[in-house]
Amino acid sequence: MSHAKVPSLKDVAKAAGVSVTTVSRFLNGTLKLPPGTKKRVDDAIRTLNYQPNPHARRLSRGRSDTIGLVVPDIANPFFATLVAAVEEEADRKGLTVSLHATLNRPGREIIYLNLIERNHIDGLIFVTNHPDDGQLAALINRTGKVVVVDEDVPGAKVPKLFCDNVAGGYLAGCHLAENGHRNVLFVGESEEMVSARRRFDGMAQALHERFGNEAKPVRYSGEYTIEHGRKAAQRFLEEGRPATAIFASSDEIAIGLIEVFLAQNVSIPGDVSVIGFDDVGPMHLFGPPLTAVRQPVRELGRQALDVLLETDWEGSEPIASEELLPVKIVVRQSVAPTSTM
Amino acid sequence: MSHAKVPSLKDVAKAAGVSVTTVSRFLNGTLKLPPGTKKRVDDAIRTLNYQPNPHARRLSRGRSDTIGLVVPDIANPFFATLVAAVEEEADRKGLTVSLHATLNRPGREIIYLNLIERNHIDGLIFVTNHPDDGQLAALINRTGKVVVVDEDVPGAKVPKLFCDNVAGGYLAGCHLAENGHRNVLFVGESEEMVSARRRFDGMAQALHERFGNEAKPVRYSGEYTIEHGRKAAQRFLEEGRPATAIFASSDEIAIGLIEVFLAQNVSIPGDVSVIGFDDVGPMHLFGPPLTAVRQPVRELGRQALDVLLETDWEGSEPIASEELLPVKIVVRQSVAPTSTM
DNA sequence: CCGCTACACTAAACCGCTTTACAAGAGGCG
DNA sequence: CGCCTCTTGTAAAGCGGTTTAGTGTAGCGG
Repeated sequence: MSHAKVPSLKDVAKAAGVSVTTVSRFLNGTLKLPPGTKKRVDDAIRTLNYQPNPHARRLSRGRSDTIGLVVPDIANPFFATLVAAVEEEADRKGLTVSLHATLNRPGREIIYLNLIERNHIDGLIFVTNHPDDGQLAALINRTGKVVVVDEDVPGAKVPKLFCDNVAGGYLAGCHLAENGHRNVLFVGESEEMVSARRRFDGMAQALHERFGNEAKPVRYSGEYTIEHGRKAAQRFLEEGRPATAIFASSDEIAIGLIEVFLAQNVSIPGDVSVIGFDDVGPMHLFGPPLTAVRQPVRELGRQALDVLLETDWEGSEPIASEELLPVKIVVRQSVAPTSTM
Repeated sequence: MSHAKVPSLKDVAKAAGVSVTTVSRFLNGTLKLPPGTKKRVDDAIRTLNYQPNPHARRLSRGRSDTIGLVVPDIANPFFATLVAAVEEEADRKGLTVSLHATLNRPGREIIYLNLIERNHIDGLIFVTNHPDDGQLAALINRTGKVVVVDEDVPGAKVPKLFCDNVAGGYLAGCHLAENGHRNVLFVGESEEMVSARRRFDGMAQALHERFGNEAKPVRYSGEYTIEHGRKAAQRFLEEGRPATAIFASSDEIAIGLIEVFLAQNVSIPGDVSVIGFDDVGPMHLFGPPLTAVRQPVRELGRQALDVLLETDWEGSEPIASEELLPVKIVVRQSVAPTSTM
């Protein structure tokens, strides 16, 4: 708890017998020093154990070497993994990450976006999970320095990074189709969400390719939560099981679904097949192990940071781009052929 | 991408026809203004949409309204939940959290602790997961403003917050004992870790209370990882199943264990009973649903921040304290009576 | 009318670093 | 020798706030 004053640039300068400018410029590489002086400065820094004050640095440079990361909910394993990947990459690059969860609190996203304009942070990796009325997109276009990840914000003209949702849906659809399922229920997020639409469309396409008009994809829309999964399962049961298979658009939804089926003694895949999406939790240990489409979450995080840093934000033209990361299907035991039913 | 300069205090002062001091002090509550002046200032702030520059503020106040949070691994659901709780609470209090993962990289913890001394952050919530040779404790005692959470750093004289590990172990031991298990294998972290020792001791005590010298608690020590769980399961099998029940000291360990048992067709709880610790993942959906001791993770995070903020760090005496949060057992279906074996 | 207190507000230093503009001396060269 | 260009620095002005130490005026009791 010692209050020994931390050394400042001035102290170093004094100890080395040069001016603060010299030390500062030397440290920032804008000044080459002859060996003698260099040694004196180096020694002074070492003996004083000097480290620059980050606040002063940020103030005078006008940037913070900090990037913001806003996600809906950190405790959700999908986002947790994303956060971990971003933090890891940021740390490697000497950046700090300032973490923010929106937790469905309206207006939060706007607040955090504002951090950019205020020079609080140098850039933002943005993950949303609900429809935008255009306000968000407009704000993003105004501030720039944002990369949108995982879920689209339509109209935002910035780099975007998603997993290949239609391919994911298609993969799920194919697997289901191969097992004879033509009536499949998609339980996912609101139809306003681009990712949900794409997953559904991918699946529907696979089904149509196989069964033509016999294919009957339907959907229950809601949120990406466990609760939505539970409600969907109940509705599914109440409506007399209007499908032989269910495509759950997130781990959370699958969890809610399975919880209810377990409680109601609805057998998976005996009574209904289930296929999931995300596959970040320990779905392989579920009873039964869950077949799911796996998202490359860490990759998403790593690349998001890369894109943020590599983009030249100074150009006057907005840089819209969209990169899709490949997904794959992990077949386990929650999907069975219809014939066994 | 507009570069409209953000308004500064000076702009507000000019617009309101007062000095910067007045505005600053008004905003910080150290100056009451008569209605007329107040209105002019308020109006100026509103029309300019002024917000203070956080970097300037931090520099001149010498603190950052940012707290650090260092955890071993953000992607781990246990820590993710902890992080979420801390962030949520911090946000509520107007604080920013600066997140850091150590990922078993040696020296990282030291680096992050240094952030305090450099006034980078105002305080630190510290979660470690490996033994300390005393270096960490010494550093913590020097810097202060740290609260140690989840796992002890022996010798650090700061507030500490753990779940009640001996009670947790005891709960597990009782449940196992009630089911007739006297030979139980504890798979957990290194014996140097206080938490692991306490859990083991709690369990051993319960076993002894029931079976006296017949009780045979043994242990495999390692890390808290999935990999350690896998290895433990293999060793358990190779050694001829030296116990009728296993107490896994973390979700991760349980996952590794179960993975192997599943692959080797070792039935839980038919061939071996398993009880877990943490219970933050979806252990209730495992095949079979896992009985486990539940840690109050969110509570741990929330209270950690409270303790950090409420502690008076200015006193010259270090403030050592240790608070234990209650745990509970969640009985599901992975523990069976020995008689069924 | 004087001295005092209260009020309303301000000038200027300071936080620690970056950066621009400039200077003194050394060496090269014609 | 005089001029020019490096090399090796430096002084000082910010960055945008906070804070200390006052200042000027009004009102009031005596």
